[in-house]
Amino acid sequence: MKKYPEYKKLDLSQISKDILQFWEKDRTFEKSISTRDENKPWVFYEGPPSANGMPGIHHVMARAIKDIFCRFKTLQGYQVKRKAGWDTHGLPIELGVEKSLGITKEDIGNEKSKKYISVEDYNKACRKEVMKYTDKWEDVTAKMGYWVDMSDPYITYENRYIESVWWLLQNLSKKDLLYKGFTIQPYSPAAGTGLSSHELNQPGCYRDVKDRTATVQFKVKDNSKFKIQNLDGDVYFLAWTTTPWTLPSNTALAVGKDIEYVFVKSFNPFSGTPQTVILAKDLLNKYFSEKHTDLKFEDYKPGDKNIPFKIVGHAKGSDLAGISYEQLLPFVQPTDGDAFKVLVGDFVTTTDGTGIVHIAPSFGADDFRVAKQNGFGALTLVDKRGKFLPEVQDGVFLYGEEFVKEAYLNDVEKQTEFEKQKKILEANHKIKDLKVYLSVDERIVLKLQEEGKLFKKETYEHSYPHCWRTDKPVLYYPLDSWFIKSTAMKDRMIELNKTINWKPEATGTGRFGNWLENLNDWNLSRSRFWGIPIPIWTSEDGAEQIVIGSAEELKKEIDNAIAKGVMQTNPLAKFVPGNFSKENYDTFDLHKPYADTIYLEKNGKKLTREPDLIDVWFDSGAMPYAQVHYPFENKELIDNKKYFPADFIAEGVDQTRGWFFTLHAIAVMNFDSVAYKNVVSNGLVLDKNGNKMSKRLGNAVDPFETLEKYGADATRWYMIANAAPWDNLKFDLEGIGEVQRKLFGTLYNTYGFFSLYSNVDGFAVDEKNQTPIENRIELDRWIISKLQSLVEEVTLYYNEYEPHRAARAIEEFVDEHLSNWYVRLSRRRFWRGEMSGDKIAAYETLHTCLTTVSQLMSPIAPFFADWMYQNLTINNQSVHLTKLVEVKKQHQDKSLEERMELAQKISSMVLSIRKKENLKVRQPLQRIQIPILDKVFQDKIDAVKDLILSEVNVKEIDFVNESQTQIVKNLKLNFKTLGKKCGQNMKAVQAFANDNGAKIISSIEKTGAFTIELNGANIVLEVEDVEIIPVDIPGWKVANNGPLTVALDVNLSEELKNEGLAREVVNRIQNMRKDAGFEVTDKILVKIQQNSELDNAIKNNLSYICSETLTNDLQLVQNLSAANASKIEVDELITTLISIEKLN
RNA sequence: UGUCUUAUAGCUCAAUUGGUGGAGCAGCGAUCUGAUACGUCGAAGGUUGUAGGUUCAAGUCCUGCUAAGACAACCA
Repeated sequence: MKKYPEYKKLDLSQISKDILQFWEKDRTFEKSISTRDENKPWVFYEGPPSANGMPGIHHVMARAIKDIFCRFKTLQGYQVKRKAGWDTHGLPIELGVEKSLGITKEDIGNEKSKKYISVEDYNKACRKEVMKYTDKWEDVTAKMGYWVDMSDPYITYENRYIESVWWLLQNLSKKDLLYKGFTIQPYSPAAGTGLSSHELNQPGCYRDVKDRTATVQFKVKDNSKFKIQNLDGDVYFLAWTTTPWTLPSNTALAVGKDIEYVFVKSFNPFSGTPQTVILAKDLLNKYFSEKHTDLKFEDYKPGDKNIPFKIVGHAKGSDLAGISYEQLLPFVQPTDGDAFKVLVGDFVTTTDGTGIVHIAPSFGADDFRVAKQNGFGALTLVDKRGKFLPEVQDGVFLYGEEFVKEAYLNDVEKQTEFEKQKKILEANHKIKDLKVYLSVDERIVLKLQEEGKLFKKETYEHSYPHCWRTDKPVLYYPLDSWFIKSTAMKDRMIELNKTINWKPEATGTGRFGNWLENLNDWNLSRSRFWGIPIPIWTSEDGAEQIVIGSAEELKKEIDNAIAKGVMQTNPLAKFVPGNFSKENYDTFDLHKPYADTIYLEKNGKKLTREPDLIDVWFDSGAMPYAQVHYPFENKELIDNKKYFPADFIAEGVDQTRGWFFTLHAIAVMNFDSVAYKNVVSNGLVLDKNGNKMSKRLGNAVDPFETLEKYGADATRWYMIANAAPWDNLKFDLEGIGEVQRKLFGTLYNTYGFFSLYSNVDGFAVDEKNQTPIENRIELDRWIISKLQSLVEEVTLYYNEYEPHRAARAIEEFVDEHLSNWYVRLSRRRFWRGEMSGDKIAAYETLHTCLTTVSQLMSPIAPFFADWMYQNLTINNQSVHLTKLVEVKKQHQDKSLEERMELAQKISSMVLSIRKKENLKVRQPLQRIQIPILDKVFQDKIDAVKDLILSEVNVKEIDFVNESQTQIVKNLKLNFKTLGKKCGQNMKAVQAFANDNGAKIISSIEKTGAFTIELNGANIVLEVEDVEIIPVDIPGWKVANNGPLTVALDVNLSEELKNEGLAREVVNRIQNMRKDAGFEVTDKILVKIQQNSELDNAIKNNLSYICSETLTNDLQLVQNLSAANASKIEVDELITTLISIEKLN
């Protein structure tokens, strides 16, 4: 006969360790896959973490979510493979290496540098760095109970992985979705490199700088378009810039479509020439003081500070579009596209400037985009060193070959330039005595002023990004890049996105949906060192190009190149095509610098590899295919949709435009399919005050410590139950403690209770031969019914990816129903008397509840659930290998559940009256009264009467109605039905009802209706429109709760008093048994010193006392020596001595 | 700056299609217990971030604002 294990105390941490050991020995994870039908797969993709950082508590949360659904689907009988993966490329890794080696980008491959490191060594360091914390990750994965196969992970730097990525790119190229273009990117001329947004977000990169800004006049070519009379002089657009050095590269002006513009007749503030300017109406008073509205044009003399002005015309931005203006600084003409016209830009605002934006497509991302959309050309009159091209030359104000930003010059250069400027400016009488170096911006402004094209100049302080290495301001500069033409597939991506089940939905429709609507082409290029090289080789003239899609192709092409004499040896010489072993693929390296030493040949031309690496996001987005080395191996898994798309993925919401997008984009563009059907985007883990966790602030929670201290189950449960996965979680260790006490403590005790008594009885559940449910008592059938409802509910929540609701439902069941009602009320059945049918049924019922709960909770609390399940069952099979129980509808009895709820409520109300009246539960009372308004209600309570009576220690329940006693009733309106009926009269009806409650109640009770006359209309209140609630029985002690009212008879007869005293005695004896350390089965001898106040109570209840306390012999004695007995206070007034002895 | 999310008791969260705000924890005061680090009972705690709007009726729908966060951008 099986004995159920008993434990001294709950140690969740130890349970985790024990079960983990069991899993390893039992190979439970492997079994959970191998025992499932491979034709019933449920596909999960693991988003690869980067092992160059330590795992944090947020990883535990994110991985718990993944684990929950994989385990749940396994319970449902699906086969869920989980291949782990590592993300190994990218900037954070490069930065990590640079930090640990104490080097910067400039040292890499630069032999002149003191800290020179070859690209080869650098990449070796990266390869090592990236797996730095692999063991920590494996450790936390095991300890938190995350089941993922780490024995054969996909690793993005491995050649087989890279080969699949290359194949995908080649495929895109074949579909004509790959092209070379340029984008405007932050660029550091001093460092000679582009900067990523990550680098720009380094602390201290954005700094306040003072710049010379200018409001500039662009002369309209043909005034006649405006249909405005009497335009004196020329008409100009006003535009403001903080970077006057970009003005020579201006090719367009942008206006806002719906912005109102005005034509203002006035004078040029510097030259005094009459002119008309155009600017946004909202910004008029920034340039023309309101005080000057009344100034007369006739009175104005050039040089006057107060300038008269007059609005002579209006236009909307859209009206201005297409108007041509004269080039501002005609150093160079654009060679391609349209130029020097007004166009509409969605980014134009009236928060500052003039509402008209100067567009230099080469030096601003918005500028570039809007120019491209409108087919405008660009001028790039600055080179990569940050200097003007030689053509931008002015005889007086200089420029050509000058740095455009003052910060790029060193002191010596500045001095030389200053002397040059002083000489020429003074010679041309522009400035009398130049004292300091004038920046390019300042001198451009001077030139414009000279030419009558300047309207206003000022210095302006704003924040501007700086290069984190050189401390110099960055330029936005057009850089060559390779693009994926994702815009071409935009509509399809939007369409397919609508078939994806997003949790929460708003992330899919909102954040992700909007992102797709505004999709730009995907910039693939990264000018870095550690990543997958772009597999494109181009001839110098750009005419010939080869896109490589496999190692085999590359080997062949190199052989060809050798034959044609552009290569000497083949780095892939040892590689055997068709052999997919790791060894074979480790005979070469596709990374830099090796890739760059490969030259190919086509049509007699030598081809060189495009120097860039691909965006690491492409790496991870390619994982569905690359993890199985598609299409070189496992072709059918993808093509036959066996392992694609995923049924489920989950990552942080920060991945919306990261992994979620790249997976989607690559799948849509290559396979015309979604990459995942269900996606959960989880929120962040914040500290308990709602701040972001960071090492710097010292508020980061160490996952190892937490798991060790609280165990994985409580930690996981807390994180899942506390917030929806997509809400941010305020992580508070105290919350884990609470979960530990409340859920796990309660379950542990419930199990302990079960094991204690079934072992005492030598009882074990015979799973195959249980008492039919219909033969069990109401309480049993009730908890079984509740359990069915729980199974139904929890299954639904898991299926809907709402684990927090599943967890909360389980918590409620365990605490409210199982422990604090079922077990409490069943206690006596377990520990009294011999084995009986009822006792067996009680054991079986509790056993079923506990095993089912273990199953339901096992996805969230995998260790504890398995521990409890295995304790309860005989064959030591893991709960994770079981099949989920199905809802047994035939055991569900909703009306029974309702009845029981009434019993719980009534009990609680009676207890509350007792409390108010200071009557202990141990004191029996004679009766409670329940006013009843209908028979159905009475029947319901009648069915649970006995439970209530024993729970609250009362002898009887009387149902009373109006004919027997007076009942005070309240009226509550049902706004839901009445609202529709009354509409506007609702308030009046409510007021009427407040004053005439009694009238309405009696009418409805008699006739079922009550008519209110209001403003000539009749409103008929019917039964469904009101709720009639009994609230009081005059002369009784009552309590009410919603529609329920209970009254308690608080009179005590002598008999009741004695019974109460007897119960007190029982309680004292029980306490003494407990203190003496007796077993629950020990029989005892009790001696009580006689006491006139007590004797009758004991004599009249002798058998009760004896049976409750397992007393074989109770003696009332004259004198009990205080040495052998305890002094006992039975109540405030009665004290006596009692002794107990164990009988053998 | 844009897109999106969130804001309810001291804390963590609930509140069906709009129908008149509830739990748990903590604290206070009682109490029960032969499963209990449990439970039970009581009082207290709220202008539902803020200002408007729609409606007979708004925590819920709409708009503005404030704060926090994520992502994207940083521009004239």
